[in-house]
Amino acid sequence: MFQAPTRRLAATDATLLPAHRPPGTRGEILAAALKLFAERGYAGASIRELADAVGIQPASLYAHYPSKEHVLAELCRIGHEEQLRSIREALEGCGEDPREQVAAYVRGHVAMHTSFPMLAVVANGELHALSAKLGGESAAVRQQSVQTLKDIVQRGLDQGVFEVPNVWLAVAAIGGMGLRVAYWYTPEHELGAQYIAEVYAEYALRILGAAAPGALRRR
Amino acid sequence: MFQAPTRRLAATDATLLPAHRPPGTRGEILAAALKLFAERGYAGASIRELADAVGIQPASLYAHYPSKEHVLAELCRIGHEEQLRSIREALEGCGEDPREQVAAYVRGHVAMHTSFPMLAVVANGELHALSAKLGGESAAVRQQSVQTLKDIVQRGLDQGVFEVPNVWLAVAAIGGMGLRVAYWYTPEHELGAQYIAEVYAEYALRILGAAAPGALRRR
DNA sequence: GTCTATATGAAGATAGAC
DNA sequence: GTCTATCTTCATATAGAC
Repeated sequence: MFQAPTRRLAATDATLLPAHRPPGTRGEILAAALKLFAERGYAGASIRELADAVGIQPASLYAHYPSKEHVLAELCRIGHEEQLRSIREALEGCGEDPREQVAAYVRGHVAMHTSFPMLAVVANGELHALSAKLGGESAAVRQQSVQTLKDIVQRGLDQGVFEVPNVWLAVAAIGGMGLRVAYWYTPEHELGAQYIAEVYAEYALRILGAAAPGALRRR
Repeated sequence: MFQAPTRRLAATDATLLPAHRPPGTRGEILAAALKLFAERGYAGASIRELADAVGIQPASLYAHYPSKEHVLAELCRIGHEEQLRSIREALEGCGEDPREQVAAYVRGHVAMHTSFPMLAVVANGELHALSAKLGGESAAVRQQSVQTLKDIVQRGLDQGVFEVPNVWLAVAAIGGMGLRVAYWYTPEHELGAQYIAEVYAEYALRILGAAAPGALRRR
């Protein structure tokens, strides 16, 4: 049997909120596809494996989704929407200070990647496999998440509370740092999700030259 | 024809050093596979497309590689070795100070990701597709790169020049930030590779709580 | 080392009964 | 909505001539 030396991501559970999950067999297909696509990639997972995982025949899948690509499209859409939702939720309770906002943004961003690592891996890593027709919506939602951070960082620069030479590069660094969490986090990790989010929020502020000294204690 | 809304990575050239590239047709196969695997993933690219790109028949590939998986294994190995080489080269000229060493490490890490974005994407993103037999060597080399940074950060903490609550989390953040560069960098990017490396080195020091204030000028 | 031809299986998807 | 059966295309890989 095939034995990979490295898993694509550490998580093993295909977490989907009830709110994300369609009822009945359609939801079971979506959850099984999430796990398969996250672990082996969209192209590396077959319709037959997916049917096996659900416990139905391959032909039965087509009563729920018109094609394999449509399953991926739904997962990508859910993933990007959950990311934007998580960021917005985190930003809701917070004030006008760009420093507070960056910290909240990163907490929300990281929280999504720890709560739904497979969703994050599929949404971010398999979007390229979608046609423009099926992937366009996801790409647009993603753009909103990025733009939100850009705007916050720009305000912070304008107010003189951040100090970086280039907005885009700071956003890329902060985003990239958070994105990778989905690949190594599991609920069994020795560091808790909330702690990781807190530390990454502090790192983001440090990147932006806005960290309060001594904000983090050793652990 | 299939039109993806998002490319998997921005780069379009399959850069391989002469030192990486075997002579003759074997080298042409490797370069063509690099581009295909980077853009569509290992599972998403076929032997037939690869042969087409080289301008030979599919059967002729097997005179050079015993299987598709062996082509990927060679690319992963080259990628991880180039990463370790680039990091070690950057560390060579530098002193004992962990701050200098972190900055050098990140410059080398980022330089590899800007010089060989496709190699980085394939080596990091497709390692999971290899069996333990063919992927083991790459995984071991990767571990050396990570351990090198961990050691530097630990020394900095011991000497009191860094201030982070957890070594592993800082290494994950710094590494993740650099890794993502391969996905958006192209030689046509408005920011030059050397500049990006310099800024990311500064970000790494900031993450570690060791940045000299005002080290970066606006641009 | 490259070719033509082909073996063998797996892929995504459909037809039509129940 | 699920099944059995199957279509068609594509996959990786091999055989054997030149």
